[in-house]
Amino acid sequence: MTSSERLNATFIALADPTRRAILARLATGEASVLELAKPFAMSQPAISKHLKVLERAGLISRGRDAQRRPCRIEGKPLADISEWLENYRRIWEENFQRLDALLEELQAPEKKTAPRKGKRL
Amino acid sequence: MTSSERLNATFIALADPTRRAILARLATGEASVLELAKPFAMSQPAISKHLKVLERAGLISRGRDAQRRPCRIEGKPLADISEWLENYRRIWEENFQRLDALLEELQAPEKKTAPRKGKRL
DNA sequence: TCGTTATAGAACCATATGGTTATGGAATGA
DNA sequence: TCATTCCATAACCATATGGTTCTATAACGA
Repeated sequence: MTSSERLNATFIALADPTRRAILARLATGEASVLELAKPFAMSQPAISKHLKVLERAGLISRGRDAQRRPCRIEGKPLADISEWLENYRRIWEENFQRLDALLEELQAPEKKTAPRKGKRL
Repeated sequence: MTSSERLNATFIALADPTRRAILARLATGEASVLELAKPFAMSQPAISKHLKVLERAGLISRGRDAQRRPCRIEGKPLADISEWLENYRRIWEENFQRLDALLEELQAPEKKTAPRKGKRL
């Protein structure tokens, strides 16, 4: 799988709120399929399908514990998209600078600008 | 649109390599639809559809310059998913720590290694 | 061995996605 | 006014996605 295909699979996996909720649950520790299914008004096979999408992206791995197939979250794909995002960090920081400049202008159009307070992430 | 729906739209938009390539191009500056379409073996309406997906996610905005509708990249949704990602940073940092520990073990198997927490991997 | 539990898979359905070609419409320029 | 340029929309198609129900299988517990 190319790096682009891995990004595809990861973004696709993250594009569904059920799957993000599953990831959030797994961030607190391993869980079986039925445990993961409980909170959702959805059948067990539907959850299994979602897990398959997450697994294809490498976002989870699965073990074996008696009849259970415990799922574990895997960080690598998240690290990868974080790295991808870094290429664009200057974009949103520039956007915020423009916004700040605008707000300052609106608040004190005649004053010299002061440095921003409060962090923007 | 809820915050979850905005995340959905953003991840969906980023899940296609054509759209990521368009964003990469726009990171270097504004471009018209035809300019964006040039590098791709794809019809202009196909590009227009991709732009619509990007626009729905708020990843681009469009101006007007004579017949052209120049596209500009917008950083906000990227900042949002960066913020979402931060919730998981410890996950991949833990993963890397486990990997580091494993590599150390492999390199110096006779040495006493600090006991790993957790029985996995 | 037999039933139960946990999960996966198959078949099916509705809708979404990503592409096409053909067409329409706004702004430009001659 | 009229042709051209730039772009969007419509209609269509194939495939993917996200759900369902029903069934099969693997591992346990009695």
